[in-house]
Amino acid sequence: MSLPHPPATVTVFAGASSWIESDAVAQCHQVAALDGMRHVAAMPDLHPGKGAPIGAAMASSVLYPFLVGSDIGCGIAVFPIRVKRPDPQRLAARFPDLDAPLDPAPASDLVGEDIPGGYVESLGTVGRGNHFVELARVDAVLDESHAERLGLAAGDLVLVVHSGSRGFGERILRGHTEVHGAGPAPDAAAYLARHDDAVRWGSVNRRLLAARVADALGAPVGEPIVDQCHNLVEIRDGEFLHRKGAAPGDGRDVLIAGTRGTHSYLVAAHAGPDANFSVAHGAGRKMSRADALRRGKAKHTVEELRRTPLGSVVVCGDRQLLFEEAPTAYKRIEQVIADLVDHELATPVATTAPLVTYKVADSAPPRRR
DNA sequence: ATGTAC
Repeated sequence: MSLPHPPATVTVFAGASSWIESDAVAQCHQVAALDGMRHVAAMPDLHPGKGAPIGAAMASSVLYPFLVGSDIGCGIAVFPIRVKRPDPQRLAARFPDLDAPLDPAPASDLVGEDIPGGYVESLGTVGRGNHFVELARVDAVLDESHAERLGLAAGDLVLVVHSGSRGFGERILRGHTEVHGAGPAPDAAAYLARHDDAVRWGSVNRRLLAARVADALGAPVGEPIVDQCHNLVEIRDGEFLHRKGAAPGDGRDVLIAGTRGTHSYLVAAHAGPDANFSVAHGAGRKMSRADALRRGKAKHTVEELRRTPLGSVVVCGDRQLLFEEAPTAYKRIEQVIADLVDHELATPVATTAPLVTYKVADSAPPRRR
């Protein structure tokens, strides 16, 4: 007979004017019912995921690998970069193919360290889904002194890299689920050892992606000023804090991604225990990929999605992905940020405006399906 | 979000 324990609490950090899909809230309550779960904090970019919600931080005495998912170590990094003539059309044509493997894989030279887990497949590649590499310009500076501490001023250019651990994290999750399904990790330390490698791998991958792009643009690139992982397990106060699409918000600076065609927000995060020390990671989908594809095809042309209202260029040789990732498939980033501010989870520091967003090489052959 | 299967 198991000991009775109080049911887990669920808190959604979104205002009444923010629409949150009921399926996603239902997923939060399913997670709350899991053995050992204590508190689920849902961020304003919450949306339904495969089995578990995306945009949530979940604190439990039991470690559940499926709550983090396969893209362990996924995160967003921001690198200062200097580009001489930042013309979007000209630069878009110079982006390298970030699906192609590193050639000849001088990865450890580029990042000055060994490759975590020894997994070299897919190293330096961006992946699909919501991943991207974006050349952006610092637009509005909303907290002058904080921006200055980060070395940022209006007009500066940055590379924003959103990517994760590719097939490495997928392999780690599969190793667990093949035996235990959605059940807990019986040996948390063993899972965490592999997980930690994937988290490091993701960060190395983001640096490699920045280096590849900077090299192709002939531009000097610096160390990341921000690099926060939004899919991971953290041991905190003797519990397992699972973050899935929820960035660490305890005194960290975080880039919260808008969409391919809207601004992103660099924020100073100061989330407390109610929010499981977390903030949002992006605008959050408001449409499923299937809906976005169907409705997008009726509403948009390829040309308007490739040249956005902000004047930026979207490099995306995969037409389906272009529609799935259309800005209209996402919530308004301004509302997500307003919810974080209203709940005192974050303070905006600066906005960035995209110049070139790279998703998939234009020369890429269409994906078979 | 992913590699792989259909």
